[in-house]
Amino acid sequence: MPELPEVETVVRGLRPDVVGRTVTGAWTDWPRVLDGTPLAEVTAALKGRTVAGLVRRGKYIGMDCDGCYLVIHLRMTGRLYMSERPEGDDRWVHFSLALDDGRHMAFSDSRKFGRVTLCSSLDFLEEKLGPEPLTLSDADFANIIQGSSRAVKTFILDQSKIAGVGNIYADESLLRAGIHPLTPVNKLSKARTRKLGAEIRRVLQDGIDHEGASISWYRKPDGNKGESQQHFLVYGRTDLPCKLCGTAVQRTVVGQRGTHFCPKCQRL
DNA sequence: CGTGGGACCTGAACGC
DNA sequence: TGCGTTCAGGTCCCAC
Repeated sequence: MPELPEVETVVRGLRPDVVGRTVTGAWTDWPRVLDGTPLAEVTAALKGRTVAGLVRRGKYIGMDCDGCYLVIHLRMTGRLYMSERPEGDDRWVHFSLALDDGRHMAFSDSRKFGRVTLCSSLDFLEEKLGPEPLTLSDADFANIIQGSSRAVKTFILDQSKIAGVGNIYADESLLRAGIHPLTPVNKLSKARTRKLGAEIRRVLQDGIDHEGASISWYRKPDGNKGESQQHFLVYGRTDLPCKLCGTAVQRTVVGQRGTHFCPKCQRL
């Protein structure tokens, strides 16, 4: 599911409901979601602590619990929302955090890929993640990208290079930049590199403005769908006309990810 | 260093 | 209706 725009939308939607609240307990029906930490340990660490902030870094969500952190990754089908009940409002809730207003922050995840991790700081995210794309300058983007011979799509999906771009927004930004997904990064001119950086920022910001893409599982914390999927130009449009030029969109596989591109707008 | 395959999981969509 | 296959917004680990 969630790429940067979806995660950002979740964080913004949840913030007013959790920041300032005190944790009173935690619940799970599938302990593996806690990534090896026993529920009792999570509960003991968080109980009585006040939520000082909720932040996004790449596709990760960090809940600052005033001295320790709960780091949440939604992976493919994770959702977060407030519920009146610990077990949440759907059959796929596997973790929830009880707050002092009697409500629960529920983590629902049908595929069980998502994780909720207790940790003492967010430093490990800084070690593994590249910079945030939305605030990345042209010069810094050019610096990051130089030298690599990898396919450009594989490169921009690498979270250690740039944090937050996923399969949808990779395809969308490459179309808008007019770059074939298999183009080796070191074959991109300065101008096209700059264009790609600009289009990545643009598709991610548009995605946030449309509150994320609800293709299948993703929902905003209020339960409603995002609108971003209504604005895709190539993603999921195999055999349909490219929204820029009308040519039939093709589907291929790049780095084991389904990849949509326009053979006319994006020549190798 | 880089890539390909598989693992982790479940549900939806589609073909027969 | 039911069964089998394929695909899915992500990441990690291992072999080559």
